[in-house]
Amino acid sequence: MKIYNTMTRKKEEFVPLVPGEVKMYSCGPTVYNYFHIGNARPFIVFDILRNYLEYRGYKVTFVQNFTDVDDKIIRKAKEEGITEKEVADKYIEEYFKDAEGLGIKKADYHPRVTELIPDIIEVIKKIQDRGFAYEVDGDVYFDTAKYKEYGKLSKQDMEELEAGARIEVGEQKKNPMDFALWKKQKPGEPAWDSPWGLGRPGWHIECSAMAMKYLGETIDIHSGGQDLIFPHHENEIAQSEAATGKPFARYWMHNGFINVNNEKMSKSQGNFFTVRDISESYDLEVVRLFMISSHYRSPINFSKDLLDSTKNSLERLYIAKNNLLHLMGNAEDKEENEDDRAFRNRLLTYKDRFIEAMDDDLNTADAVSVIFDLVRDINSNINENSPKTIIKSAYDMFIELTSVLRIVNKEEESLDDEIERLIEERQKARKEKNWALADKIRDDLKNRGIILEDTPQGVKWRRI
RNA sequence: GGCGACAUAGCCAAGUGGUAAGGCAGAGGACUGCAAAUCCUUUAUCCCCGGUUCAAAUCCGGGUGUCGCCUCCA
Repeated sequence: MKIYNTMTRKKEEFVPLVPGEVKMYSCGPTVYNYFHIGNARPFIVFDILRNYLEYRGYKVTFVQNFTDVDDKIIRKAKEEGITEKEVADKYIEEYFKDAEGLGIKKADYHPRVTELIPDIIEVIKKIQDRGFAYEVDGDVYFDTAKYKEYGKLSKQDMEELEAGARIEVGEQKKNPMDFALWKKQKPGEPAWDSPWGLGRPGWHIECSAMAMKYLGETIDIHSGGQDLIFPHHENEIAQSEAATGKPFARYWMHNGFINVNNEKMSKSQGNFFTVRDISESYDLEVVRLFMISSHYRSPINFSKDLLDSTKNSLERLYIAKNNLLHLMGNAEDKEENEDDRAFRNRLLTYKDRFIEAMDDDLNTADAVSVIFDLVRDINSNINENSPKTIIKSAYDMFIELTSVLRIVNKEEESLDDEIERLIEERQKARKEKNWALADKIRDDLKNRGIILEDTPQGVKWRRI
């Protein structure tokens, strides 16, 4: 598999440190609110990466953190008159609800900053012992001047960065680019005891400490949004490599942004849609398919119209799946003929093409198009006369490929008795060529959200 | 100023040297009692100008336009 590595700005062949195993870390949310679909993009994309690597036989260990101490959480807690922990607990719970709707599996570890304070302190001590950090009156800063490779990920040199850097009031940095590893407690803020007195970790150090704790000193893949390249990931590299003297991450992956009217969607700009809001009008699976219909590094525009279009696409996939289930339920066992055998051979080519697309830096858009090609082939060549074995093979391939992307997952629901009765009544009317009654029942059901289709094997139904 | 991304049909979107995947929407046809679904047909001077090449959406140079990071941010 090839992965575009932000560090080298090239697609590189992916070779894990330990053959057959992948250690990956993805920056998770700061839990002070529902997350928006811009936040959702990396969650979905890297969930698919993880799933795909597992599909290809790797043993993957995946870590995604929750930032549960931070200025915004502290502010939110004050506003609502509750503790920081209560804010974090609530939005972690809500995160999992939305993530589940989006088809995102849980990571192997979801560490929280507040649970790893001792580990974080240990890492800071190591950095300090090795001479890459200094303390000023209860604050501990990373000394960027000591770390010669600072800027290697974002390709910035120190002078340029310093020109744009800002120093907050009250900070006592030696160098504008230095950043806090440990922040001295301010009145009313949560704090933990440390060798430097009461305080809390800086933002960047948590990811270094967590990756190290769960994955080791050198990890395979580190991922997040493009806006994290600088300063967050740059700082993570500096801290981690200062602490261990070893390379931190071998592959850096960054997803592009979601825009609204071509402007970046962000909480600070207020032009965002939360996943929770969207879930009231759309099945979140639509959002998942929307996200993976373009390459993860490209910017994408978001709008309700695009979601509607994606919704119709997804419908096509569901119809194909349910068709196959319907056919399988009624199919006969019989010999496969020459066309069937040709079809069976073709099935494997879709899998090959799918893998080829995914191997090319996770080209999910291309992978999805392979699934649509497969669907067309199925719709053209599989019907009520096909042998059960061939229908089953088509179905299995469809499920295999869609499962990697974790789309078209939902099971068909059952109908309530009254609707079953109406369908039977309509069938009776149709037999008697009472088209008026038959059409009336069909229209009524449509108004209730159920579409009927008459097929050679009886009536099929689906929800709108 | 530094670093970077993007520009392909009405809309979305793959494709990084051999002459344009896929989806949505639209039109026509087949099928159907009528539908629905499905299938078939149909819609692109690949932002502009040069250059390299037998051959460029794809490489190089120069434009134009849009956006992002450099400050909390996926």
